[in-house]
Amino acid sequence: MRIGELAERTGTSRRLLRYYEEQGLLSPARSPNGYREYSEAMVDRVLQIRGLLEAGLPTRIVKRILPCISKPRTIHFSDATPETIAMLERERERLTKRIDCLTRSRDALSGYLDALLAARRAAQEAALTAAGTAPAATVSAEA
Amino acid sequence: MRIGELAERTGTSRRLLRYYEEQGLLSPARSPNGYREYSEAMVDRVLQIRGLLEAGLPTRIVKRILPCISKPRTIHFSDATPETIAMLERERERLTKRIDCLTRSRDALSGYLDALLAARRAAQEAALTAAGTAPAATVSAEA
DNA sequence: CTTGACATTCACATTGATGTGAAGGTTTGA
DNA sequence: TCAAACCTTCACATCAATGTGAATGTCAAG
Repeated sequence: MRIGELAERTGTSRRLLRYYEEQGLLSPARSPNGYREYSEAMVDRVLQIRGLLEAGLPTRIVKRILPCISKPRTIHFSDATPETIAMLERERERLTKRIDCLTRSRDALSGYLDALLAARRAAQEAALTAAGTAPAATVSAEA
Repeated sequence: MRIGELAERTGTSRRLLRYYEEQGLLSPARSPNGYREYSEAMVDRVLQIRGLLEAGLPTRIVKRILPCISKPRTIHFSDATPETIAMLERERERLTKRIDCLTRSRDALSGYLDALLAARRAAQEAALTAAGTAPAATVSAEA
């Protein structure tokens, strides 16, 4: 497919698809007329790239780990050097740190939300009970 | 404590600490001489801010959810509006998406690493066995 | 009292991810 | 043949997060 379709299917601007290519994250083939030609698998790849970028990784890092987390799990023997292995382990560590941080924040936020909703329910109930004795309740909480 | 100590203890530049304050993420007291005075709790707070920013959240969002995930879990009743609740739920959703994406990537990377290490071990063993018959093995894989 | 290590504000520079638009080539269909 | 809808490259703009440094104030120790 050409760049327009890929852009549409991934919700990514053409500009960015070209940028990712420039950064070495994507290597579409070229039609004889010079148009970029993307394979079907590129859709997932782009989505993965965007996910990682949105999670705060720089393209430099995405480029490094992308080949290692792509679908056809091929082992590149050139990756077997101690330096590469150490690098990959560092990146795994960093990913884990990020995940932990985000998870803690998400759970805290979730807890707050639960408490908030519980409080709102309690307020509504109180209002309902009060309505039995006094009319005209003014709780401004609708779903 | 003053800005220098906080900077040191959080690994954050003074410049950034002032920037976070400007963005409304931090509100240190002021000494009579104008120096910023940070409480002990600010250390954790700064670390949390940095974690979220590094995870790709903009300061705008961090500012919104920070009060909801801070230590003394106080419910702010002004948060009980449907809009605020919806906003918090959206952010929770976004956090979850990020976590899932990062987790998938981390696990894929981890799997790749395992395979890589296994392959390296296999290569080493093969080299050792071969050494029994032919000397001078040339596998360049040391720990 | 002066020096050095802090602090302040303010302004400008940089970097990475992105948008925008100009100038032009290709393909397709009326 | 012409227009619309693609595509190309290239250059410049923007925005947020961050660095750098100037000009200046405060404070503690010699």
